[in-house]
Amino acid sequence: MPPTLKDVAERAGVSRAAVSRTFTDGASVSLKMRRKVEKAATELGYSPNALASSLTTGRTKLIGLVSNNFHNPIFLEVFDLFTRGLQDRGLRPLLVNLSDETDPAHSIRMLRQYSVDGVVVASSTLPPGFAKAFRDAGVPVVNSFGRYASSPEVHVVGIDNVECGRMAARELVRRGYHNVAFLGGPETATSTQDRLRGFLEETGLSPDISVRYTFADAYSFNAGRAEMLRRLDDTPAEAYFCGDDVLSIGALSAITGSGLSVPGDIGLIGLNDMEMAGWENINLTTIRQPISQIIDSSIELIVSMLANPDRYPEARLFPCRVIERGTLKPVV
Amino acid sequence: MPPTLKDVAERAGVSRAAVSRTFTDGASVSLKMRRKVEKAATELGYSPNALASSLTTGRTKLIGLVSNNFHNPIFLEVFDLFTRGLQDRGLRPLLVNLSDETDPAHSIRMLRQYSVDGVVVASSTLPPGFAKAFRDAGVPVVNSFGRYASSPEVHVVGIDNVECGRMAARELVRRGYHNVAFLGGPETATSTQDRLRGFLEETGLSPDISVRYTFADAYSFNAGRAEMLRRLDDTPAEAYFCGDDVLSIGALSAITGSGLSVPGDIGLIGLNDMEMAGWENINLTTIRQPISQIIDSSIELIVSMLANPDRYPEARLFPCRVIERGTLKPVV
DNA sequence: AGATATTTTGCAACCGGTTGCAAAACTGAA
DNA sequence: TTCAGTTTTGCAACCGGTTGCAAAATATCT
Repeated sequence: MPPTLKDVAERAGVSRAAVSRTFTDGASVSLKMRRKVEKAATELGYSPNALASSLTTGRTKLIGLVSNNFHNPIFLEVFDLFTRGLQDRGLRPLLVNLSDETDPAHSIRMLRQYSVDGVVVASSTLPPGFAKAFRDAGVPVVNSFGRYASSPEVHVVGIDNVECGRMAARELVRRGYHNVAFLGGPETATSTQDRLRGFLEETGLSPDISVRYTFADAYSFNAGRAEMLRRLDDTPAEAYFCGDDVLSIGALSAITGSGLSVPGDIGLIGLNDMEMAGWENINLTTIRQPISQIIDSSIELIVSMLANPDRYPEARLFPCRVIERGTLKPVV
Repeated sequence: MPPTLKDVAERAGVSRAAVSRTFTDGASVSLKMRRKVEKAATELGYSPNALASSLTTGRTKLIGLVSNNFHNPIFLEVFDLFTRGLQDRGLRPLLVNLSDETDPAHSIRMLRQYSVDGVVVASSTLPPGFAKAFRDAGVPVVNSFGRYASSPEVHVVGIDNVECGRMAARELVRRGYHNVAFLGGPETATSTQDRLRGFLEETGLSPDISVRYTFADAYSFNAGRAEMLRRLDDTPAEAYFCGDDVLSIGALSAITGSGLSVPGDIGLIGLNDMEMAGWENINLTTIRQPISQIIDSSIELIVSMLANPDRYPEARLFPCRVIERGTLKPVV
């Protein structure tokens, strides 16, 4: 139904190649020719079929954006930044929701069928081999928010979760808490594992600190709330490092809902610094993860892989810092 | 790089057509042939190129999912439901972020270049002609969360915003508020306009009710908070119907941040019933919009348009209802 | 003006599939 | 076995573009 190259060529009285050339930049066309073709094209309302051209050029400008975190508000920020960043570079995000998908092979096949130029896996809760499977299939991939590895198998852009665990521990110790705990995300998530490791490592340095840890089922409000309610049944710790902000907010809700106060009775520190953490009625002390840099860097990396697909896998880590708000007692 | 039809055909020692047929269902292939081809295909790791086939079939199974609401947490739920619903039907969402885009023509051109089979415009804050522009361009389109019109120009799936305005007004009156106000979203959004209209209409029926209204700049926490802070400088109303939940939460934050209490000093009712509204530390009384039905219905509609693109435009409206929580004073 | 260098253009093959059509291979019945 | 009817297969053209190559056109220089 929409006009094709041929239609334009006929109307302008030139060859199809000529029309093609006026629409691919860097091609050799005289001014006269360009004028003629453009006239015919606008008269017909022609615009080239990106998919057809992808057949010969081998480039679709499609980027798979795959994630399984559709219940964590921070991912709205993530999608916003990714989609805009990709669009700004003329790339199109093909969104893949892995929430109820177990088999990576399925998504890989699908993304290959659509000849995506690259894939961004934005998740820390997918199985570790997931991103690698794309690489093995020859698809350029970067794993945003993934696990740092000294000899990475795929490009990873994110933060040093172990260091974040240490940072949280230091902050709690500094404020004079002695009985602390980690309320993590899902135990299988690499981010949870790493944050726990750092937390234990650092608290282990002070002999007078007692530490516990448990895991929530997901990085979600309800999971955080449910897990904190279970902790409250028992003797809770003085302060919790929660796996991320949304878990913290769930925990916060459980605590205040039980008639206790934060930070009066229990202290909380989160991770991410999502927009909501700064809302006055939440006002969460948290560790800020620079998601905008992470995403910019991820996009830059995937773009560079379009030119050079075999670029050697690299890990890019961005520093985090504590954002002090109102959920920890003041430093003594 | 990935194997093609031709590779499979050669290895299996059959024609390319035969291979094509084994991968398109409904085509005539003998069992023997199918076996041979499938063997060669799996050995080579072949899977058909969806884009190449789209050239001849005219179907890409790509659906443009366009929105400009990337700061309203409810849209994470929206994206989750849309992406899963589309995936379940073998369709792929091509996400378009219109946040800083003014010219619909640009997105339309882009989506046509990618030959999307259809477009879902998920927004109530885009200019009214936006969705129609797709239709005019011959692209099947449904406008989810759009404005109801008695003779619609495009398919619209959503709620009756005017009725929601009335519903909010009735609820406030029923609870004995006399001095009420509407704190709307952006004035240009059709949803804002319609909710206001219903609200004024219904409050106008009771002569002893005084009404005011103002608008926030966006459907976002910060906009709601800022606008409510301005109201608090003056003499605030007894209760506010806020344009949506995220505005309500912003307003709530402004109120409690100013040392006033909800619902003690000021009552609030929102709209949407996003997940967060039910969080214990927010506990917002609100009007529930059935987004899951809206999205299911939108997808069903776009799917039916794939078969019959000229289906006569239709408006589908789903009923809303008040969800009572803790931000309005109890009925007297 | 003529000769040469450079740019512009069209031809035709190709990208990875699909599909109408007719030939080939089967099937069942006589 | 033969023959008509049905199913399966391959040929070749096509979908909407791109691109190497050589011919045509234009520019540059004596």
